[in-house]
Amino acid sequence: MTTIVDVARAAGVSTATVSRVLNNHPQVDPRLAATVLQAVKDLGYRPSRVARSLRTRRNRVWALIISDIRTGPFFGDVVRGVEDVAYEAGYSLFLCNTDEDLAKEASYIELAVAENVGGVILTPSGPRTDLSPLVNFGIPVVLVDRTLPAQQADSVLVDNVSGACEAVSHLLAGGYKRIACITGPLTTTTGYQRQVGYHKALKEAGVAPDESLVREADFRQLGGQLAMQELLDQDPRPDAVFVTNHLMTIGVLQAITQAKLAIPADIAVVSFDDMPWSALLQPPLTAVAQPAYDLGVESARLLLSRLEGYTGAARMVTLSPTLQVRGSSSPKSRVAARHR
Amino acid sequence: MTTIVDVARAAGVSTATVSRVLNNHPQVDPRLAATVLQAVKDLGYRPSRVARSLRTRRNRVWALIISDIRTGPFFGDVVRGVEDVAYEAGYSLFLCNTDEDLAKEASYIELAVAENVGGVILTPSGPRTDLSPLVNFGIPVVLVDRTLPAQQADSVLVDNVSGACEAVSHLLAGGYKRIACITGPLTTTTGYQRQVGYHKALKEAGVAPDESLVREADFRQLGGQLAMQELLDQDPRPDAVFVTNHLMTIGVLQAITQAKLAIPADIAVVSFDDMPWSALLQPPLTAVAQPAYDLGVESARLLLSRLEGYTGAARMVTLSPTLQVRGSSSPKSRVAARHR
DNA sequence: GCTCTCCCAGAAAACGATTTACCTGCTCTC
DNA sequence: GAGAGCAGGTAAATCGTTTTCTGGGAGAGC
Repeated sequence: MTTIVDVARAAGVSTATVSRVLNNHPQVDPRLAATVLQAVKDLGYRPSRVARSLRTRRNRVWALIISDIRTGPFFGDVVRGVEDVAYEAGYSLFLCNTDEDLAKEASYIELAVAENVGGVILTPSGPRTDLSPLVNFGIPVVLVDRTLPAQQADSVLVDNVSGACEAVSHLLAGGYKRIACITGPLTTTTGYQRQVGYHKALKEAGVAPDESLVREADFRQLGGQLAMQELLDQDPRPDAVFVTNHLMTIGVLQAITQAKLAIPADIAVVSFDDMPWSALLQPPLTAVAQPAYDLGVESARLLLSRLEGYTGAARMVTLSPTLQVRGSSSPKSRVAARHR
Repeated sequence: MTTIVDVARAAGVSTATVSRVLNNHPQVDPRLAATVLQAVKDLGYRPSRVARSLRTRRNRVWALIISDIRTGPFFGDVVRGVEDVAYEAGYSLFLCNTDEDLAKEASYIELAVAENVGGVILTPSGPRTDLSPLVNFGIPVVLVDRTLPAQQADSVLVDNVSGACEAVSHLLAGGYKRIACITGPLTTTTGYQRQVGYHKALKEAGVAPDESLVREADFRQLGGQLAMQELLDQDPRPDAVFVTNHLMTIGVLQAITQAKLAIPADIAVVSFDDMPWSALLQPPLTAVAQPAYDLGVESARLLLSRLEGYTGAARMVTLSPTLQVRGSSSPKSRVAARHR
């Protein structure tokens, strides 16, 4: 292990000079600098980021705390968005999966403090998430995808309401009348907001909401499947369904297949969360695509601005999802025509 | 920021005693220990992992260097496997995406050295990946999913040959005669091995290989699509295709749809890499499922064993994939019967 | 010619933990 | 009662940087 002392000795200067050269301090003789750089190269010296962090009291690392990287492509995209910006700015990332478990989340927050990270990007696992350890130590936090009641931090969100609203309006415009909605837990920001968007669209179209068509599920495949079965057993049956995340959509599609119903002739489907395979299904699935990568980029940018000295009030950035219209929600008239 | 000095002062002892209490050293009076722990709690003291790393010269962090977390669920699962073991053992993870870019990979390897990480788990981006900085600094490395010629490190691999062989044998058993194969770049371990498995299955069945049915593509969607179009233009056409990764499979399915051919009546499809949505396709897609999560777990275990002192020769662990048989490769006889 | 600035580089003090070496009582043995 | 042995504690060195403080030499102004 070669240290800055070895380099200093080899170049015949003090460690202070070596440090100054490596950190581009202006007041150092160019010829001396050249000698130092040569010594650095000869010895294959690499400064220890650990020692540097200790001395400067800031660590060029962020903690990225999300619920679970495996729940579809969403978080993977977010992670890449964050990483690309972080890499460019010279930061590296701790990846932390909480599985929505408050204890695990708290322990990762403790880790962030103990590692003295420069900043944290976090998807809070619920309203009881406790940011105080971070706040107390002056570590900037950016919330991504979900926010917290007190809003003690910058946040980057998807406009779930308008995304959901657009999806349901699209179904209404296609002539569908009895549009069901399978929501996530209404205690979560996303679950609540997407359900709000559903009702908003109905109201805007002057359609009276029928609460028997709304089912609260758990954002998981099985929950979606069960909710859909219940809906299909009703009489009269819904003629369309808006499913508020991709896992539940998988369950919904299975339930529809089991019931031997045709999409969209018997029931149209629109999903929140677009997947790479949505277009491969028969028929291709209409879905609300979230700007996941940009979510990551934007939160990294907010964090960077804090690290560069911005100290203003908490900011909230909202990105709009886009509706990808495909065959699973073809207008009713056209479907009927095809079947005639 | 409260330090160990504050705790020592509050408890009326020296910093050495505090350190010993926190690290469970045996020779310390239990009553004193209690006082210290109380002081720790009162002050909300959290030891700095940075300072600890500097002094002990080992960092409870690993670098996990993969190609791209977004290329399907594979790497997400690997990451979770690694993380779950790491978390249990008290390590945290740097996540590094290289995009198969040698320069980016090298810079992340430099990072690992500069951060003095305890170990590295790496998917080498190619045969020219240079582990020497890690080896020189005595940082243990585990290769996952791909290995390197010299095999300077432990590795955890999927048995690509037998997975591919099983897939093709399954097609042969189903009565398919002209089985095409779309491979990845043969310079990659996985690309090469899956192609070997294809030929092995043919040989075992006594079928003469027809090289006009083999296309080398790039593991990407467009490459798969183009290769499939070429294959479909041939006369006689293949009656089945084995596609060696999931991205190319998406392209293949699109090509088949465009050509208005039916699966499996006109052409059967088997894919390497099972996806959560494979079963949702019409017909459901037969695929070779990789034990991605276990790959992560196993590599983390190998790394742990090195950190616990194991110094033996490089080990190689091979995990077997499993064939998920679904409708896209139904036996030819049964398909014919149905169409009759 | 003398002092007053600059400017550049070195010596040494941090940063916050762990760990080595040493010191103090105390018990036990002969 | 003296010496050995030991348990339990402290002071200080250490990890590898950055940064403050200090000092020497050169140039400028009077």
